[in-house]
Amino acid sequence: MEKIEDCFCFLLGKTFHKVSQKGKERLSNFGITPVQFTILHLLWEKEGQKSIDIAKRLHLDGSTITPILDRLVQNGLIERRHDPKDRRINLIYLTEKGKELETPLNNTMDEVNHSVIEGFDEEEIKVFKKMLTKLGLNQEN
Amino acid sequence: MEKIEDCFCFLLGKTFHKVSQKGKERLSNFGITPVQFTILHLLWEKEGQKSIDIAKRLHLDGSTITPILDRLVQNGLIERRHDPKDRRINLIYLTEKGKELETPLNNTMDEVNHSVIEGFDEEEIKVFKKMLTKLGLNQEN
DNA sequence: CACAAATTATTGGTGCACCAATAATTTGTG
DNA sequence: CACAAATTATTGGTGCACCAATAATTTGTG
Repeated sequence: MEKIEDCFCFLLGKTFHKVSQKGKERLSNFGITPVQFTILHLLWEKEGQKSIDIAKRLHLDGSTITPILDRLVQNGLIERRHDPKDRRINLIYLTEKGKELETPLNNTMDEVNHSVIEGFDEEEIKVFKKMLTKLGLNQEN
Repeated sequence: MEKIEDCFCFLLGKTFHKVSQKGKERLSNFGITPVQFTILHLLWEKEGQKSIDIAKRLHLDGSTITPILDRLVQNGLIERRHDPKDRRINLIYLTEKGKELETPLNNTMDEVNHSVIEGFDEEEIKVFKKMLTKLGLNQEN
């Protein structure tokens, strides 16, 4: 590998980073971050999830989730409730404010997603997604 | 967007993350991280670079570079030298230890790169890289 | 030439991400 | 049933990444 720019891993990282910055920018108007959006998205789908299940679904370490949930609680978007049946578990629920953000945040992220893949046609996106998925699976172990 | 997994940004992030973990794992045997490798790589190409030029080349914020260079100095791989012509500037040089790592580290990362794209043929990689580059350029404002 | 503007590197603050260890609790096996 | 093993969430430590502000120095313009 002559130049670092020719390194596939480097290229992938830089592309991801640029895309991610775009999401950050738009979401910052709502005072949240991309990863916080993904958590809210799971909760709009189904409330009362365990933090460990959220972590697994998002492929994040359990210890990564804790401070992110803290910030969502602090911003009044979610709340932790003890599971009455198992005292180890915190179930995560949306607040009213968290529920209200569903439509505006989804609209915003739809826009971001569109602008990100602007200039690609349907078929290209499909191939691209397939490649990303295949590449990801390649790394499992 | 029904499920978060269908979000293109999310998929890209997760794929990058998995790939990046593979690099981390292998490089940890040398006590360095992927971003530290990229900096060393630039220095093997040309010593005595300004930190701001390293940052630009790697698309990193200047303030991100400082602590990474600190750690490389601490691990005895590089050293900062004052530019005699401009006292604002620190020029970054490799130590002997930093130079010695060129071959083993490059070999290691070549292996990682190969294992990452295993199962893809030449043509697919070319298309993939082109798409990543195009997508990246798409984000530049 | 003086002094505002630009450049360079750093500091301080925030927010992910990991791993290893811990505490509280529940599960499951002898 | 007792108690080791498993589960859940958290804490503490490390390492990127950003932005805004700062300090030191150099450049460039009136």
